[in-house]
Amino acid sequence: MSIELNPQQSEAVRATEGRYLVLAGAGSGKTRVLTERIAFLIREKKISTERILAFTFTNKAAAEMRARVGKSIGTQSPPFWVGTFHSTGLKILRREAKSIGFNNNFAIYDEDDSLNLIKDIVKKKGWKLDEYPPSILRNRISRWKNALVTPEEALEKAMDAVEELQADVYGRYCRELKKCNAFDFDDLITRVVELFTVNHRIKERYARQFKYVLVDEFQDTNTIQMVMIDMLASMHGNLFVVGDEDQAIYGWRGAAIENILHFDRLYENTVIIRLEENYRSTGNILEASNALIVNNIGRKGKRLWTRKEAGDPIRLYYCEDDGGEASSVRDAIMSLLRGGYGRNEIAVLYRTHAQSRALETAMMRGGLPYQIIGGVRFYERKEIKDLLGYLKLVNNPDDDVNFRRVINVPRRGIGKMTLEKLESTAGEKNLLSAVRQPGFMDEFTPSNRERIESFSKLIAALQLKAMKETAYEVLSSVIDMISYRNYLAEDPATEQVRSENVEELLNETKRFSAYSEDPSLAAFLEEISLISDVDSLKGEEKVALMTLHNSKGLEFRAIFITGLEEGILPHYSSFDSDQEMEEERRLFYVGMTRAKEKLFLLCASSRMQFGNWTGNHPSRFLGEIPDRCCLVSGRSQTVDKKEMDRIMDDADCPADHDETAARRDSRFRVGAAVFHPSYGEGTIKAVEGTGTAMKVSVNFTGYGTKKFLASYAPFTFR
DNA sequence: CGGAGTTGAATTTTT
DNA sequence: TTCAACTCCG
Repeated sequence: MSIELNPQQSEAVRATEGRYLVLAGAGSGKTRVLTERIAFLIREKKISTERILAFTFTNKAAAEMRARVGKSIGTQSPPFWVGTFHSTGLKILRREAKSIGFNNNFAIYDEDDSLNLIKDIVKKKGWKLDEYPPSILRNRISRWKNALVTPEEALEKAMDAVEELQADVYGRYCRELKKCNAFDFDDLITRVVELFTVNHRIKERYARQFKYVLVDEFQDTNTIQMVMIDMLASMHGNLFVVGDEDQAIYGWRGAAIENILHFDRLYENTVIIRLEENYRSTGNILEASNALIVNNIGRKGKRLWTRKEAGDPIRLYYCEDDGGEASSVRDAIMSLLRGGYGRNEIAVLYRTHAQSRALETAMMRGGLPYQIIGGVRFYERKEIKDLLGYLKLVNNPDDDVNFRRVINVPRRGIGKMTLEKLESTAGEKNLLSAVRQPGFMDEFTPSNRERIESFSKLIAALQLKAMKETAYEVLSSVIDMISYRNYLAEDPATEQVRSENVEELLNETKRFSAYSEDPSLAAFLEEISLISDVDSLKGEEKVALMTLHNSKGLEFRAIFITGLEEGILPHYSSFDSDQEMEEERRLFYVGMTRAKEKLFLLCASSRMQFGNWTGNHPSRFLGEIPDRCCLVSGRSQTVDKKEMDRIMDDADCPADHDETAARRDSRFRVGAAVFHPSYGEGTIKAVEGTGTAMKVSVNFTGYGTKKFLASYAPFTFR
């Protein structure tokens, strides 16, 4: 990248007052603009650091931004506000929790904790879990929260009996959270907005403080985040947002692309700046990316250009199966390494985590060190969640969810029946405090009484430790006191991996306790509560494997994108919606534009999915990439790209030789009642196509009509 | 209460 | 294929 800022970048850095929408193409130096702008505010405009607020997409990006600004102004760690929406919300709530009736040592429930809470509520209502899948309820509740709908309003607006029950669960869920003195993920943002709405004095205090508000990755903000931004920038009106509508890939999570498309309509006098010079990729990569993305309709439009040379052609590999694809990737990486590439300059991207398995196998066979970002995430592993459960309970004794989680881990002879009795006897009280109430345990048999009380004493001892010792010391004590290592040894098959993970967690707390200003348990729990996968990407000498979503914001000298097949990228779920199809295209675009020098695209004609083989056609997106940028190779030498495109065009025709069960299955008929694990009850409205191409349209209450490929949709019939 | 064994369901992406 | 949840028995 050039040292000097180009004219557009320079304008974006120096024009400080008012509203700015910066449309920054991939690799156009947007991070640099953001950091230079903040440095400019501090250095030239003499703005005091705590009056600047910046939002980033990950914690890692936040840390980087702070470090880069620090470097630019010559301060170690300048204390301006920078973080994700969630971590900023958390920071505000820690200070203000009292005014909305929470104790400020509240816990943060991750997805798993909330799901357990919902399961528990459903069970207590006597419902069968498979009739009311907790994940559906969680989604529904999350949507209500993000739309700022209270449980009471949800109940009023309920259209049918099912929605009434869901609203009822929503109400109970909120009350339980309050009782456990906990916030869930959504609360970290919605509660701030709620607080600001109810209490104008507090809102104004923050709005006055933040003279300058900056937002990175603006295309992936959702409606409520926009409300939060608007509130925080309401006093001074200096709002600077940077984004790229072509890189919006979180629509499925509620990101509102309208935020960026209509920003200038929302705020009069918005200045729009376009950054279109790409400093990252070579000519061929850029040309191919441009050619791909023009196929999308919903965009503001810009065309990236570069001074760089065309560089190497994009390599296209047609492979026989996923194993062949994986070994092609590995062999190509080996040759890059011989050519002087570092392992950490290479990344392999895929659409779904499930694709990583074949890649891992190939990497292991080739003795190639790799690192998976995401997958079964570290903090979601059973052994980690068990230990964190203890830590959370010690930190917040009202945490009933984690009380239930750990009371019988390792087994203490407190089973289902005893726990149920404990809960019903406790009534409205929190479990641990109930147990500690004089006389409460009289209801129980002596052996149960003994077991529960010793658990309570164990927690009490740990609580005492947590008051004066570091997170590391508390965790070590937990592991010793419950003989957790012996417990892991009971299952030799998993012992090694699990012990390694436990040691890793210990190392993590040790590092934290040594370097953090506040080494306490509470501080540690807060730190890890919002951690994401990319945050853990260290500069290690390993090839990185990750999903396309996880690659956002990163860059590598060489990029491999695998599984470029119809049904994988684009994914099946996007087939019936133009908007979702465009999001798939953007996802591919994000992946391609991560590459600085070399880009490898791979597809396989068959793939092991779920224990059986499926035949796949090459992705339609490959047909959108100009031939002149590409060099095609692969096992089927006789089949060139044009031929593949032709085959792909035929994909909609019924494959008469390949009649699947779906075709013969007369259950797929209009009017049939089906059940889908994510959308619940639905009715088939239309059936079209035959064989593997057979699609069914299903109408779900609350979700509208969705279209599925019959042979893949996880339906059950009623 | 806890373990072994069986059954059935699952794969889209995650702050 | 793999994993979680459920059932049944000691």
